[in-house]
Amino acid sequence: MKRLTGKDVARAAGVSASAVSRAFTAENRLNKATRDHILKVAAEMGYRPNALARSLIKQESDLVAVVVGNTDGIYDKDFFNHLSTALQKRGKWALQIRSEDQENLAETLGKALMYPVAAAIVRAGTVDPQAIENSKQMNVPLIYTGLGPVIKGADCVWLNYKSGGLLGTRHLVRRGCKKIAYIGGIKGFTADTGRRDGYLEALQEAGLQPHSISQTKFDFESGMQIALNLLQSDNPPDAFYCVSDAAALGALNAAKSLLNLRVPEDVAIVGSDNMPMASWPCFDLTAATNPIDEIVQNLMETLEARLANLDQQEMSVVVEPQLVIRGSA
Amino acid sequence: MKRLTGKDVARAAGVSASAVSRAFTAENRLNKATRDHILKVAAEMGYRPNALARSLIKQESDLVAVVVGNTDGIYDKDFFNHLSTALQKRGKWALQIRSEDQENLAETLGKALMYPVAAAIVRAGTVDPQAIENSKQMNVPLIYTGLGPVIKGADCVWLNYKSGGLLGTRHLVRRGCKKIAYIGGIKGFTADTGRRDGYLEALQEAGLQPHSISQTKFDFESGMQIALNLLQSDNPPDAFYCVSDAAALGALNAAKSLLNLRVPEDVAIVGSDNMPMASWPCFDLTAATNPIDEIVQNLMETLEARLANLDQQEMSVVVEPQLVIRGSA
DNA sequence: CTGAAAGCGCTAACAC
DNA sequence: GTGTTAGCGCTTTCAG
Repeated sequence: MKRLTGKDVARAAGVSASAVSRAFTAENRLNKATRDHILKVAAEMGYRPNALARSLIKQESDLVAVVVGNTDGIYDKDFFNHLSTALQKRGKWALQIRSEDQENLAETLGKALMYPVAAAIVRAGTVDPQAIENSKQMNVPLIYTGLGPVIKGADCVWLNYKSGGLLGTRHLVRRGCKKIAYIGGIKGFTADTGRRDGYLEALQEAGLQPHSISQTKFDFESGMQIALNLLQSDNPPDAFYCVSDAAALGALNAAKSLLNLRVPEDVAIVGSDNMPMASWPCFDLTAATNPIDEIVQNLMETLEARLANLDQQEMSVVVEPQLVIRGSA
Repeated sequence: MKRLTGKDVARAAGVSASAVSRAFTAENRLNKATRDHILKVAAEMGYRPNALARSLIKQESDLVAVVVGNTDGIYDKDFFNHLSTALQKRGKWALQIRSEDQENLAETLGKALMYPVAAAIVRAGTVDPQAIENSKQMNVPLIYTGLGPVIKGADCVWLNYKSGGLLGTRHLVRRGCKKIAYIGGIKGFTADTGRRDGYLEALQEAGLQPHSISQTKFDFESGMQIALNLLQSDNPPDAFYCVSDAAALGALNAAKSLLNLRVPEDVAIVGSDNMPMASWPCFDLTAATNPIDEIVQNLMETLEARLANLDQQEMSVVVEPQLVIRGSA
């Protein structure tokens, strides 16, 4: 059994195929009576034009590839939800593309580009030159998010990570913390590099030495484990600046629930992202924001600007984090 | 500037368009040398067949619509991530379709069905007859999840919600709780109705009366607010059975962080879902599972069975929750 | 083993 | 204002 076609509707309505087509495309003028009649018949039969066939002839598409690198993160999940919703509000449909490991991203994107997407929005920790090459060959604009400040061959909307590191660490310094540990993310990821730079610069301003620099997968478990080890060591830190809210919540759990320490008295904790969860009473986490709404809004504007003019130069938008002070530091 | 076509590759490789097509479709036999040559040229040019055009002629599609009702829930976000990943592993691509309010679901789905999807997987709190009608007209199989036991005109994979309510409430009874409050979800949603039925039955078994029955949006904030009100009332409950982990965590926050009560000594709390977060030390939540892996696995099997035989009767798979006992009850 | 030709469902240019 | 025709990029008979 096959899908209903415009021809079927034309036959049922006693008109030509083009009349049916015209009834479903706003611009083409058609006698109101005929249009109404066609739409009525079509509705009865449950007909809708095939978007693929339309896309084929119009040489344009309402699909936008949304490429997801590593989404174990709680923040990422939230982010993609907002992004998909925003796209749909603008008449675009999100085609989800996942790549478990960063390495396969280009390959996976390549496969997905068999579908004629208007653009691809990529959230990843690092830039993949092969992915950019692929998308260029397919003539599909690529928009990175979470990376910056400038990407050769792609647009980007990025968070000023360094500024987040500065804001968070300066706040800890102002509180009087002397032994501030950095709980970082995956090596090489811009989110990690940038925040660490900010952390180091803030320490330098204050004439302090880094207490320690650790690596996580931006997640809760490794944040908790690292904090646990550090707090039980001979020389425990008096504060943590964390590369993500998830890692910060892990550290908070290690301190409060596992070691019965007081936060912020015994150890102060600052996160990065300011997810909704950060404001839960049991956490009450001080954090530098990574504002989803603002980033998604900028992504939509970048997307529209890019689709309006495919040939203009790379665009780059920077979003500035702000420090939200709560009870944890 | 337009997308590269098979014809372009044919010209560059000195062969016909059909040869190029054959090189990219496994079944068709082609001289190995010719195939290799064509694939080499195509790779150099960055050509990939247009999936839309292919879909048009083959009358089949690798797209699966993933319909998202209300996804503010932390659980739902996790669920959709797993679902998209599972689809992609099976060579399908998830086309995300969002509907803010339950009412517009049918309309939104209708629009999305302009794309020729192989099937649509819908996660919603209630069944929408109009959506089922739409998908039937478009000849697209519909698979519901989170709803059951049987849906006329659609397949479903559902959780035995009632069993979760029974398990959780019986556990509270066994602990010796006498004033067990039910923190429920949105009225009319199967997840709420089923769990409440289980809650009521377990109380009846024990000869207890319900302490109170409240309604949330399955979320943290309303769970917290309701628990706060109940615990500060003249007749506070000694236990909460909650319709979701999110609501349970809200209740836990109200009890521990806002009111300084001891959990489980002063008030015991049981959740439903057993999200990863439930095992965080600060929560240590006892909960009936809503196992994402198992549900997604069953969805994939149902999808494959349905695609293999479009005409067979409605299928229904039930997943049984299990009680995971931790410190909160 | 390969090329020419027809056609998937739709829209746009061209007739009338 | 409406129908006829050509063609989007691809796959698949059908010839050769």
